[in-house]
Amino acid sequence: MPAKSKVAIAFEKILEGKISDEWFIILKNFSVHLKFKKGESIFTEGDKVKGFYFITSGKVKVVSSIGEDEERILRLSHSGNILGHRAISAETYPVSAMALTEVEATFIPSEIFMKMIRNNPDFAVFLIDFIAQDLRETEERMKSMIHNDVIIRIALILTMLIDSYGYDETVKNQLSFSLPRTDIANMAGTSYESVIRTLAKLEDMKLIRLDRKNILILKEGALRKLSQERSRL
Amino acid sequence: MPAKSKVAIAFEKILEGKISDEWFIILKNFSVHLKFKKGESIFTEGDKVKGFYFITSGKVKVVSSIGEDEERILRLSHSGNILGHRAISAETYPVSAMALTEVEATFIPSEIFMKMIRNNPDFAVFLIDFIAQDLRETEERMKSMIHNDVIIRIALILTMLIDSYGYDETVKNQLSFSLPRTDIANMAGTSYESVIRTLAKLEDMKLIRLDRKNILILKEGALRKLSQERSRL
DNA sequence: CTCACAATATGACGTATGTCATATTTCGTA
DNA sequence: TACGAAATATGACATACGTCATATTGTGAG
Repeated sequence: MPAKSKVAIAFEKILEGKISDEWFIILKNFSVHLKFKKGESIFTEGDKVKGFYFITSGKVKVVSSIGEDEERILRLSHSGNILGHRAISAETYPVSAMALTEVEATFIPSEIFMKMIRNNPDFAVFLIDFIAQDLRETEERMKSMIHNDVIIRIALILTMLIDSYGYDETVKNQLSFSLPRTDIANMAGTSYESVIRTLAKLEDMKLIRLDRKNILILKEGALRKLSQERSRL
Repeated sequence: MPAKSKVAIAFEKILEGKISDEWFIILKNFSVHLKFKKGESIFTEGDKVKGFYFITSGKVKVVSSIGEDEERILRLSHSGNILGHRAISAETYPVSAMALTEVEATFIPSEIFMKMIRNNPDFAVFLIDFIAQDLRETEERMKSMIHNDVIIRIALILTMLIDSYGYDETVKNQLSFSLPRTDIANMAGTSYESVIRTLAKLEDMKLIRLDRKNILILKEGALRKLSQERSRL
């Protein structure tokens, strides 16, 4: 599901058919529209949970911090996604969310969000679905990360970038957001240098092309196939 | 949370306070109590989703198959857990569940389960919570698997075995269920031989003791500490 | 009790890849 | 346009660990 890129989608769109008319009015009164600048923190691990966010535009990374200025990227989010759902009925956020681009989001306070679940069965099911899919994707990634060589893991991260953020609107084949090499390394569980070398190898294989920081996907099919292969064990 | 071992817990216990009295009666009529023998399949990847299971006794592994008689162990489940929730609103189960010991479970058909969610807000919230925790644990494991050396990963698997299945009732310090070395290897994303060597190393370090197939945990605290360490990157 | 088969264990060896050191290029800001 | 910082790139080297080969021990069926 390629993401919308520039145009913000209304969070009402996300909830269409999932909550009652009455609840749309309640949300109008209790939700807040927020903007975050690139690099800005949306919420931080350990912060008291105040509410939940519907991303309506932009790209977000969800990270878990490990010691001084070190982090593990857990997943990427984008318009249409919910943020903060892992923290449901927790005191504090277990992870942090950071804006990779300018981000727009609709904030809903916890109490309202919980009432919304309780009073809108369709929304409850939607949320269960959303988290369950999240879980399936995480398990899928874990499987690959645990048992495969670096090139396959990086191929998987690239396909995740395609799926999460899609292609650039103007430059053909170019990822709309080329994650920095350090972040790719982080997600693929490998070193920075290995990412450099492996991207170069993928370029040799004509699957991708590197243009400065930008990554062009030349053969998406072959890349996906590679990402599904199994190298070890 | 060490698991109950022999005594089956009533699934009513799990749902206490989460569904209405009326619904307890409905469930009495529509749920089925099932028994599975050790090694038996509870459901298989690709099977049409017929319903959901509450484990009331025994130990279960959830796996994803990859080609002929090869599998990846995704997680371990035990009494009090729900099985099949990843498949919510899916056509087929995305994973398989297998009994590691004799297992008792209460089966609830999909339609009933979905209605139960819609009609019991407390149950919906409970389920969202359950899946969200599942997700947090999976992410936690992924973090460790991706970035740490084998000994740390195996230490983590051992602590997961303590947490999921607890200690033996009769033999002090002995895991109530010592996963075969092949399964440990699978979960830790390493080779069988590395597991053997690493367990031997942990024995040298006096953290565990090996008695045939059985694993005794000598220093749980030190083991947990090791499992939290960070070796690479 | 014994025999066969499965599970556990150990050694030798090659390689993928992590680490360190150092260039080179790119990019934002003045 | 230039300059410094940040990002990207490349080489040399060390090592954790995967693979293969073989030995040893444990276990359940008859």
